[in-house]
Amino acid sequence: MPQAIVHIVDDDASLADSLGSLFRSVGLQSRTYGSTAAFLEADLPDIPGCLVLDVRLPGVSGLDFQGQLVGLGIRLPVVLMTGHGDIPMSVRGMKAGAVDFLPKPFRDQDMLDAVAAGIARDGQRRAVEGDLNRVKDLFATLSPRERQVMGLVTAGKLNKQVAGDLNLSEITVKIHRGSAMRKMQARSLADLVRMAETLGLRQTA
Amino acid sequence: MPQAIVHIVDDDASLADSLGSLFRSVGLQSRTYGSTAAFLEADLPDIPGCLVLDVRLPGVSGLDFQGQLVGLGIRLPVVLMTGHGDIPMSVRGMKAGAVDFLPKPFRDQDMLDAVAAGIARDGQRRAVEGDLNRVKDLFATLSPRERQVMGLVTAGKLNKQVAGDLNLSEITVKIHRGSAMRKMQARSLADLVRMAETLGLRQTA
DNA sequence: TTCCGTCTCATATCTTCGTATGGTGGGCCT
DNA sequence: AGGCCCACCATACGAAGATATGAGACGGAA
Repeated sequence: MPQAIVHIVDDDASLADSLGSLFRSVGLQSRTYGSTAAFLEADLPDIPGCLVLDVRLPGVSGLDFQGQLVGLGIRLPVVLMTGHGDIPMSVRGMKAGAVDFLPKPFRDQDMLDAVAAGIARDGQRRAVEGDLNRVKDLFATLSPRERQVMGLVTAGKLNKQVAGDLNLSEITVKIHRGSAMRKMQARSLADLVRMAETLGLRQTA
Repeated sequence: MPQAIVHIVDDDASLADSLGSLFRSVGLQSRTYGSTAAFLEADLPDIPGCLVLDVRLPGVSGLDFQGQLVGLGIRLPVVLMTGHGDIPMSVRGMKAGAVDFLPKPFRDQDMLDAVAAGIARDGQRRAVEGDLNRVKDLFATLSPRERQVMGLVTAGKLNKQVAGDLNLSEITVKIHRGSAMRKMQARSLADLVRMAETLGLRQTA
């Protein structure tokens, strides 16, 4: 991983510092936040990352915060840690998608492994999401008709059939089809079908 | 869910029985096994199901057994339960894909919820796997050449290009292409592309 | 040996696709 | 009013695809 960042949210400054040192020792950037609010106000760099979160925080529970993040569209993988945890707590965290749940005290290596897994997961997500966004952006440039035609064409219909379904002449369909191909930067119908698949396009009619 | 079955693996017969009653009370079939070996010897019915597994078993640990199941290709969702567990144990179980991890004593409702989630997950998996197997079976009927041609065609190549890549005449490519379409029961190129996607076909050359 | 499937190719015909050229009309923004 | 995008359609031509007919070669199974 060329660049990655670890976000540490913990009200215990000394622990946060020692975690920061630990990550630095393996070449990982890190930032620390004393509260969930501080984390939410910060700007997140656009590189793979991971959030190390103490479950016991002043105010909000780390588990609740984990849920909030999902609601806010922040998909950063979370490593939970806690001094006083129990099984239901850990299970809840894991069900909510946490990468790991580490009771304190934990071994440095366990934390590093967890964070590495989280960063890897974020890298994966970014790659997939990047592809999706590229396709979405292209799709956004299509006119309504072009989208319709693309949907029907990628459903396997012939130009003639598309024309019938939309009450158009076949010529017009060809034009929209051509525009869609050009705008989507698809070099073949197979390409276009895959993009439609990525977009979840399901236009049977 | 029209039909589903819960498999209970526990050496404590009385607990197994009471679990069986619990599941029966909500209309769920169940079978109990006194050991992991007994479970492995049994025939699993071909309906959605869920495995309720005690972590502490004579001989093998439930967690190890969970790993074995994956190796054996048994993808039944697992609900873990234990009388003497700790956080690392629960985290390990959840990481390995368990639906839930319930410390004893647990509330009946928690167990029912977990099992319901497991069965739902298994239903999903079965649906997806069913589609995949259907496509795989069709693909298995293709001759080597037909597969090759299908790969290249679904990669977006023209018949002419496929012919060049494989040192064939374009006519021959068309024939293989037609056979592939027929055998795969694809009614359009779009269909074929999606099947290739399902199969993970990635033939750039 | 005969039969069958596979692989190969040719000729021929028809359909479908891609695209260019050219034109009409509507809506929107400046 | 002019410019621009969208949507629509026609004619026309060449490329590509689908299919049928016919045919030779190989190898395995009955």
